[in-house]
Amino acid sequence: MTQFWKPGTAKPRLLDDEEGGVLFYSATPSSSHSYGYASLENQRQRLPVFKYRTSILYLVETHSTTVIVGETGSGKTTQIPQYLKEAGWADGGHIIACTQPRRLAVQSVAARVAEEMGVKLGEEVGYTIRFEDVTNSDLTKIKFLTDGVLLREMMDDPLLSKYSVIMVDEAHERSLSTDILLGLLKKIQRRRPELRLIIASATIEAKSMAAFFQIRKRRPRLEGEDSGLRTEPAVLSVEGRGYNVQIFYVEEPVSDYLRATVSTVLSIHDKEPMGDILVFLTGQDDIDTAVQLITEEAQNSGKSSLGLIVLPLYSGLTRADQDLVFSPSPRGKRKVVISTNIAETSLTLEGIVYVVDSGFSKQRFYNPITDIENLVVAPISKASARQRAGRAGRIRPGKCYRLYTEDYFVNEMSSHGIPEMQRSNLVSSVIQLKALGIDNILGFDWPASPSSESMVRALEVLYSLGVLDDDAKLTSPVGFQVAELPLDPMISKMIIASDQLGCSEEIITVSAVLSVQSIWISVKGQRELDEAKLRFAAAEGDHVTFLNVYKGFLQSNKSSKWCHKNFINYHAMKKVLEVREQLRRIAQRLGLDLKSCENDTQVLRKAVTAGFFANACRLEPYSHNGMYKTVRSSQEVYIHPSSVLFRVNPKWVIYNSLVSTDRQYMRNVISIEPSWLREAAPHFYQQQPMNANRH
DNA sequence: GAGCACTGC
Repeated sequence: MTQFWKPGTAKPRLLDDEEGGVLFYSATPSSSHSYGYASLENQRQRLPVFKYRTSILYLVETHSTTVIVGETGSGKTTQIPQYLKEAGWADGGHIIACTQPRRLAVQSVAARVAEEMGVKLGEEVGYTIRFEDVTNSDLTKIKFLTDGVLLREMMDDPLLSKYSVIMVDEAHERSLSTDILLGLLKKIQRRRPELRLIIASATIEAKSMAAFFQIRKRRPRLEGEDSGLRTEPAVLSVEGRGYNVQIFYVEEPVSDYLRATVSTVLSIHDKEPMGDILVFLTGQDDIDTAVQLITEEAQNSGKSSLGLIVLPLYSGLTRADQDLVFSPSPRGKRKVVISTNIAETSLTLEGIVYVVDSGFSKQRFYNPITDIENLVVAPISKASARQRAGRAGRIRPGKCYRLYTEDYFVNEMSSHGIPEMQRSNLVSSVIQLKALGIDNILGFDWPASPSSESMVRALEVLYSLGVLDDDAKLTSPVGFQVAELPLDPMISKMIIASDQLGCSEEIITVSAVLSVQSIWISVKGQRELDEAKLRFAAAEGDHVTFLNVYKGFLQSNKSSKWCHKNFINYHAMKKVLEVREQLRRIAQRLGLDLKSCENDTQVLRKAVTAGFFANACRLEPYSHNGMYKTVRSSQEVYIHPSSVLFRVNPKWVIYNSLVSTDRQYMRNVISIEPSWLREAAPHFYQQQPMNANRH
């Protein structure tokens, strides 16, 4: 539907009305005086020649929603907020908000815009991310923030009345919070017709975005009646500055993409001019194997391969190891970075000229029937494939080698991935909407509707936690308290319960630890880590073990050396401190008493039970291999070998989460007494046969 | 005795 043109190379094409008001603009470096023609909906006349700035301002002025499509380097993220500010959209105490899905992007975009405008960051231009608010309520006119922060702001100001324009960037990524935000913004617009939305998207998803924001008229407009504002979204397409990337496909499907990766990398190194290579594989396992194979083969194949530096890249690496991939290649050497899709959107590597795309990534899928989230290797979408290829064209024309056939790309690959909304557990999203007063969750207008099964499951969980009442409304005060805490509702419920049990200090620490990836350093020789863990291990389980680590960390005066010595991730512990401080503040605001239970681990385990009673499991009688069954659905589960309770196998346990591989493993496990279950959740367990004394 | 794509509040 969209075509680009460059001045001098092609004539701008006036689109038919049916194609829906697409306005073209070219922002290539050569086109300092680009012109475009517009065809806006229901208007047959040609519009005046626009420059980028003029066209944006014109569209924002005349349309309630503008969808802007542009590839990397089109300047949409940094320039549009400045145009809007110049045009007076931040006058009268209003603020222009621009969201990004990631913290790092918020920080760097804000810094760039402040620099371009010659102002101090945190004054006229500021940003807000979790733990960091670099704005000034009197001065800030342009505010960058993560979409999650904007959602949180809605809890205090549901109509986002501070903002005159809201720009949602990277909307094509369809993250959970972006989709919720888009749904809510559409709703807000009905109450605030003066609010302007700009939806920015990298790939060509303009049509579905525009369709989503199309407001159906309740009645045909009367003759002569004119609100002056067009409710049909305008679409503007901007050409990016990326260099051309030549695409190569394999002729026959490959059976082993790891082997194919290795040979492709070696042949690029052999035949192509200098320039770094970026390889996309699925996970740590694949990547470590590929690094090893390429290194070995390069050594065997003689001196031509000596100039190869092979580096892995995934989020589990330590900071120092990740930093290696950012250092420029030494003269005469070629860097090969083997990465997960962390390099697709989260991190940008300079100097990449060649991309090797396996066509796969690990993706999360949620099964609402079993209530289990699975991580599986799955084919990527065309949108992802294009994004990966684009990574080769940042400094000069590049090449992308796809380890799948062109036929597969054209005919079988889906155009977009499944939105996160349709692959996730929705408990947190549902409670957030409830807190914003959206009563009819099943009828909520999502950009992509989740399945009714996962919606119903989420409502069930919230009901069982006592967060929703029989009318599916938030309970008071528990429901509202749980919604205020930026945590999984089961963890929030555990915190609320700890207030009455007198162990909130400890439970807040446990909650903070559970919200970081892992506090342990992952090392190759696992035995040392296990020995280190024994120093902190508690007979009650992992939660109490976390408390011991936290205490030790405080006693060491938060020392990084102490962490290193004990195989504890220092950066993770610093994040624990930050999260804990935020939770403590919110808990106090909610009127919770912060009390310590000293060493009474029984009340502590009761608090865990109050949040996680649904995850209770009983050891199978006569089980020799540590098989448990969940109380709720009699599913076969095992304690994960990383747990301190592995091989201890207490009769009754509660787990924090399940990971499924060949077996279902319980991670972060604590032992409980079965009688606590009915105490904590009588409504949930009244029908369940407990048989606590059977063995 | 086993394994963790990636964000975010």
